Amino acid sequence: MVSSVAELITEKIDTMSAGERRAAQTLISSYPLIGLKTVAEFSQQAGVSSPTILRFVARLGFQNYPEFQSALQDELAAQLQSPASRTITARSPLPASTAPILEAVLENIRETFRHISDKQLADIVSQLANQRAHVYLVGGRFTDPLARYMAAHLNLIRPNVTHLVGQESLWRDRLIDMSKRDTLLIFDIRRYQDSLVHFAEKAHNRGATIILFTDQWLSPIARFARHVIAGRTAVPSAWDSSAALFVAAETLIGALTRKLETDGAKRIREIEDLR
Amino acid sequence: MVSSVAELITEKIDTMSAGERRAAQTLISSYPLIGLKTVAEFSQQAGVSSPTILRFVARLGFQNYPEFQSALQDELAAQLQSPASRTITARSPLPASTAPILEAVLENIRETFRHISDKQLADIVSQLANQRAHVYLVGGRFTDPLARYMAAHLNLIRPNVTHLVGQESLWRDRLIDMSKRDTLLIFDIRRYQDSLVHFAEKAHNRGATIILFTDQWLSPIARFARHVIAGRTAVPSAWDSSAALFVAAETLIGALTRKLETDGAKRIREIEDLR
DNA sequence: CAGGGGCCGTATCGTATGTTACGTATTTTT
DNA sequence: AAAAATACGTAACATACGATACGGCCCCTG
Repeated sequence: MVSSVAELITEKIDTMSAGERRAAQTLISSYPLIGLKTVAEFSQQAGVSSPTILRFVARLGFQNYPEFQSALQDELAAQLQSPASRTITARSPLPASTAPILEAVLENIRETFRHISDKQLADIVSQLANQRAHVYLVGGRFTDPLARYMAAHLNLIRPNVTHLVGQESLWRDRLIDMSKRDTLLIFDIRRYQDSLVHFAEKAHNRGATIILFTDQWLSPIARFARHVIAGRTAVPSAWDSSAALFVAAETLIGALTRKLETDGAKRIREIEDLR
Repeated sequence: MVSSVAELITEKIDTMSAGERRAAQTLISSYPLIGLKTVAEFSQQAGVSSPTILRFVARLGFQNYPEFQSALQDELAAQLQSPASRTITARSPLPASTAPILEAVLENIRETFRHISDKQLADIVSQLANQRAHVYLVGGRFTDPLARYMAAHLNLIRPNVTHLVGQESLWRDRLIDMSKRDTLLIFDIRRYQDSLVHFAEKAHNRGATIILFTDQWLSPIARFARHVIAGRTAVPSAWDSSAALFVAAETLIGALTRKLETDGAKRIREIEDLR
C-alpha cells in the first residue's frame, strides 16, 4: 500500500518522460501546494503544457485531475489534523507507554484553543453573565459528565442554572420554561445523539440561545447554535478524548467567575455560610 | 493589516447572519481544508446553499471565491514552508486572556504524568482488569462528574461497574457487597469531604482495594489507598482545575481498553447490537 | 538517409463550477 | 398586527477549467 503521493512519485519517476519529470520535481519542490492549484497554473510553474501535467497525473495512477487533488487534500488533512501524529507514527506503531496519547491530548487542547478567539469567549461569557436569564445544560452519553461538572460550578457563581438529567421526556417539560433570553448549553460529540439534536431544535424554535460544545466534525446541532466550541477529540486510542472540551469548559467557568466576581464573591460567601 | 483568514472571521463574525456563521464555524472546525474544495462541497458540509457560502466569502472582503481560496493557499504555503514556523504561529494566536490558565493546565497535566510511572499504571490496570471483581466509583462535589465519566466508559468495556450516586447513606448499603477482591475508585480533591473519607475507611476495613484520584496535597484517603494518582490542580483562577485528573482518567480507560481489547471488542460489539 | 515511434504542445470541446437574479420565508420594526 | 427589511434557497446563466483530438518535432532505428 502506498500512502502518500510523494512516495508514488519517487516510485514511478523512472518510467516518466522529461516533461513529466519536470512536473514531478516542481510538485515536490513546493509540495503539495502547486497540486492544489489549477492545471494551467501548475503547467506554467513547471514550464510545460497542460496536457503534460494531466499525463503526469495519469501516470501516477489517478483517473483525473480532481481525484489527484483530493488525494493531496486528504494527505494535508491528516497532517494538519494532528501535527503530533507524524512523530508518533515515526516512532513505534504500538507503544506500550502512554506518552503518545498524552502528547496527542496536549496538542488537542492547544489546537482547540487556537480556534477560540478572545472575542468569542467574551461573547459567550456575557451571554452567561445575564443572571436573570436561565441557563440549561445537557450532555450526551459520554459528555453528560462535562455538563454536570460545568453545572456544579455555574450553580455556585450564579442563580438559575439547571442541569437536565435523566430521560429526554423530562427535558421536554422544561422547554415550556425557555424563553428568548435563556441559554441552552449542549455538549454533543460523535456519535451525535438524535435526542439531543431534536431537543436543540425545539429549544431553538422557542428562541433560546444555544451554545454548543462539540468535536471538530461538528454536531448537527451547530445548525442551531449561536456559539460553537469545536474541540479536538482524536487520540491514538479506541476512544475519543473529551479533555479539550473539559479544559474549554473550565476556561469558560474561570472567565465567567472573573466577570461576575463582585456579585459572585458575595454569593459564594453566602453559600459557604449555609453549609 | 489582517494576515489570516481565521482572524478575519473572528473579526467579522458578529456582523454575519446565522447561515454565514454556520459557514464560518464549519470552516474553522476543519481549517482550512474545506475552503479549498468547491463551493458545492463547502455548502453541503456546512448545510447551507452555495450562495450563502459566496455571501460569506464576500463578507470577509474577497471579490470572488477563487481569491478567497488563494488567500487560504498562501497561508498554507507559509505554514508548510518551515516546520518551525508552525510552533511559532502555534503560540501567538492563543487568546491572550486565557493563555496563562491554559499554559498552567498544560503544565499541570505534564507534571502530573511525570509522577506516574508505567508500572503504577500497569498495576492499576491489572487491578481493574479482573472482570469478576466489582468496581465501584465515587466522587466528591466537583469530582463526581469525573467518576461518572469514567464509569460510563468502564461500563462499556467490562461488567460489574457501579457508579455510586446520591446520598452517602445510599453508598453505605453497597458496602455489604464489597469483598476483598473488589475495587473502589475514589475522586477526592480539596476541600476533602468527610463523607468520602469515612466511606473509604469502611470500604478499606472490608478489604476492598482503593484507588484514589486526588490533588497534589493528597486527600486523607491516601492513608487507605493502594494506589494514588496525584494530579496538579493549581491554576491562576478562583477555581482548581481537574483537567489533569480528567486526562489521567482517560489514560487509564485507554490502557484498560487495550488490555481487555480481545474481550472488550466483543463486548462493545454486543452492546452496539443491543442499541 | 529514410522511416517509424514516442513525446509534447496547440486548439477545440464538453462540462462542472462559480456567479447572479429572483421569489419566498422569516424576522424585525413601527 | 401590519409592513418593511433582511436572509436564504432555487434555478438559470456564463465562465473557466479539465479533457481530448490532432499535428509537428525530435530521436532512435534500420
